[in-house]
This record gives sequence, C-alpha cells and structure tokens, in this order.
Amino acid sequence: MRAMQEPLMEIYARLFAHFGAQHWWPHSEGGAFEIVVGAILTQNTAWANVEKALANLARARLLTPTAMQRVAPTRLATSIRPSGYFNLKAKRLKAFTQFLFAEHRGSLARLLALATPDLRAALLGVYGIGPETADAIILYAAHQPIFVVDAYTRRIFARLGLARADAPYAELQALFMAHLPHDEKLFNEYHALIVALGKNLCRKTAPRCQACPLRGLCPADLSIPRKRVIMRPAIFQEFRSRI
DNA sequence: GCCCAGGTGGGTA
DNA sequence: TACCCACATGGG
Repeated sequence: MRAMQEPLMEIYARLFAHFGAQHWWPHSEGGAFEIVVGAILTQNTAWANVEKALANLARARLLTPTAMQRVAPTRLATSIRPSGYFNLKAKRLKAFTQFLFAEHRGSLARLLALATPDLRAALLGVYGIGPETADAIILYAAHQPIFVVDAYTRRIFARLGLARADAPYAELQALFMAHLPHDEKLFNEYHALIVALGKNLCRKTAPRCQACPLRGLCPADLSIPRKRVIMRPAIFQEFRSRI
C-alpha cells in the first residue's frame, strides 16, 4: 500500500481520478476580461446560464472593457438576462469597468499585474466583488495561486468533518492555503473538482454518496447505515489536531 | 410546481 | 457582530 498522503492531497487525488481534468478557463477565447465577467455573472448562478449571457455579450461585441464601459446599463442588463439578477449584475459589471478606467487606465492587464495582496484589496474595493469573486479573478484571470472557496467547498468539507458548516470564508481558505503547496495549477484544478463533486454528487439534497470517490473518508456518507458510523476516518485524526 | 445554482451588499436589532 | 433579505433566470 502506498504511503498515505496529506488528507487534502488524498481528497484531490481521488477527485481527479474520478472526474479528470476540468479545464477551467485554460486559454479563454475572450481573454482575461471574459473571465472577470464570468466570475461576476456566476455569483449564485448555474454556469449554464452564465454561458448564455456570455454568448449574448460576445454577439453584441460587449466583451471588452471599453465597450462595456460605454454601453447603456439597460442594454447591458438585457444581454445578461439569462444569468439572473441581471439588473444587479449589470450594475456590478459597470462598477468594475468604471474602476478599471478610473484606477488603471482601462487596462485589465495592468490591474492583474499587481501583487496578490494589492490585487485582492483592489478587487474587494469594487462594488459587487466579494471574497469569492475576487479570488476567482486572482486565480483564473491573473493566474496567481490563491484558493477559491465557494458554497460547495463549505458543504463538502463540513460533511467530511474538516470544517464547520458556518466557517467563515477566510477560515476555509486558510485550511487549504496552509496545507497545500501554493501552486496555481493545483488550486485551479482543485476548486474545479470541488465544483464537479458538489454539483454532481455531494448535492445539498439527496447526495449520491454511493457513487462518491470520497466514500470511506466521509463521516456523513449516507450510504452507510447511521448506527454503523463509528468514528472519523483515521487519516483525518492527526490532521484535525493541526487545523 | 418546487428546489437549487461557482454571492454580495444593505438593513435592522 | 449577527442574522435576514433582495436580487432572477433556467434546468432537473
């Protein structure tokens, strides 16, 4: 039997073996700006709806900072209607381009070249950009190693017994940042795999534990009769004492 | 018809 | 600080 890896790497390895590479924004047609727009549009929204909105924006030639800065808010809202919260998100996209022109001469590249702490602080100062969106931009558009936490991450790692269900964003993020190498490619793939697991198997209701690649690691495994659940998997024991 | 989705900001106690 | 709520479309 091979040597046991760190729990977080063991989980990653299992997810990757099960789902394979997710190819999140590897070279994005629309470039970094499309990634930023996608990160804002996907807030509390299924990605399939975001794709429709992005297609509308591309067709309307609105996927550039300049075009988005110039377009009327109502027209922008109409384009992104399929992504939901369209009035709100139009306002957020406008706030971002406004910020880009006011602070960085309209150059996204200039913004994304900032060091991680400065970039994050700048992004968090923009209306409509919170920690998850900021980190998604830093990781997927700026290609800087920062771990993106989302609702799936919280749910999955709470079920695994490695985080509290109400753990604040920063605490969850610190869990990963403290125990994984700061590798952009790893963080990219890990987050995408968490989304794949949360969306397909570790669902909020009716999770498919039977088919889960983390079966055997998870105390919440619903495919195990309740009275048979005895204790936390051994590989988490020592790990938990350190987190 | 009902639930859920890759959150965030604003208001109230 | 700690909740509670608005924001909205589309797929299962």
